[in-house]
Amino acid sequence: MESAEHDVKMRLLVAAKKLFSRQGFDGTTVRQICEEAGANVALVSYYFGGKDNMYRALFDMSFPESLLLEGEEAKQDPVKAIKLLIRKVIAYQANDPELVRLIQQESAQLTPRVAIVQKYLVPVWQMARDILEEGRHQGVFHFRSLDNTFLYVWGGILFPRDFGFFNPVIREPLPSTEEKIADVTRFVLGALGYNGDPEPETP
Amino acid sequence: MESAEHDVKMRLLVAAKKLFSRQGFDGTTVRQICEEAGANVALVSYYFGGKDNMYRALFDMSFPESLLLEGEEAKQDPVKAIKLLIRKVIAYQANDPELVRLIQQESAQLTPRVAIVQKYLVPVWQMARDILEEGRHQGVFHFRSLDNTFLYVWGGILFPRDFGFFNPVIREPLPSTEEKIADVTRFVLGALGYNGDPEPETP
DNA sequence: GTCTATATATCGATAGAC
DNA sequence: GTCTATCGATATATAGAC
Repeated sequence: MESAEHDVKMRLLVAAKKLFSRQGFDGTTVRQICEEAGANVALVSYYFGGKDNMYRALFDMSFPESLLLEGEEAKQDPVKAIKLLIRKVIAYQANDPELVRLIQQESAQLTPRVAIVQKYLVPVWQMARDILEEGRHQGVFHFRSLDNTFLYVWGGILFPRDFGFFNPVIREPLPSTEEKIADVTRFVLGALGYNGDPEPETP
Repeated sequence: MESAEHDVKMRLLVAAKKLFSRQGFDGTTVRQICEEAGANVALVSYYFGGKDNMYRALFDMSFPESLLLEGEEAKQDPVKAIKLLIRKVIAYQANDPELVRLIQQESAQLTPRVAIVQKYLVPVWQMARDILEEGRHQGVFHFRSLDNTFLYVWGGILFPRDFGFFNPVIREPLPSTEEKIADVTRFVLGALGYNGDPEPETP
């Protein structure tokens, strides 16, 4: 049955994403993944050809490539474009926080998996840089270094928020996605020296 | 000889920090650490009582606790205080990027080591929050949520810059520490809606 | 397609010689 | 204090039965 195969494959990927995001790739065993998925230990090799290939399959399944890169034509209006990018990234983060953790884990290491993550992220990074550069060209954004500004803006959008690490000092109830979008939009536009309306792009 | 013991112990810690920061804790073996340190495999257990305890000893050795928490009295001038904190964190980052990577790795996972990292970071986080709150109270910083603002500011200060992950899109030569301090200071003060002089705190 | 059983390697840790 | 040798546990991966 094809749907049964699909089920097990998908269950394995979902289990792997969950465990990798919590324990890291090296901190997670194939046995744990199979147990979490309710599948036999041999099926990771059978379906994916090993633990490493499973990680690649996980990104192929999860990464919201088309969502992030669509509407690139809006780049002519850099303020609108950066607001839209912030909205899309923050909203996706709320729906799939595990993938964001995987990205952050690899961003702090030099593993053989970095290239897999970069393959998906480079086009998005490039789009963000283009928006910033166009904004500077139009005189609405003000900054010295494009590299440094890109790193700061991207870090601000992506930095962990609900991951438990900061729980000891966090006091307020978790903000809604719309509140997060509004706050980050104001932060980023403020950091970019934008003098206009810092209201977030409407959904 | 006490200096000899100190040498080996220190060499092991330096090797562990190097390898953990590149490969992660779980991705690094005791054997690799000892080889890197030019020491025998048995000495990790002998000196530290195992790999886990070694991680704790590493933070005890490395974390710049007093550097970050000194001069807390300057909190009365929140602009000056946040500028000083930015300077200290960025400068320390430039001197010891490996420790920052360790922190980022754990911030993206839920490992038994998180508590060790938090023990050292919570006082610094609390200081940063106090500065932001005092700034809002004095009317020089403008933001809605203290939690969200703290996370954004801290993320902006700490986000990786020279870690290789972003190399595919980075074009400019690496900025000097003073340039990084100046840029991040402007970003953060801009994000906080500060209307005064965004010049960084002088060294 | 899914299972058990196992091959093979490597892990962290330590006993005991020196 | 440092070494070799090795223990026991556990890792990934796969051969072969069903």
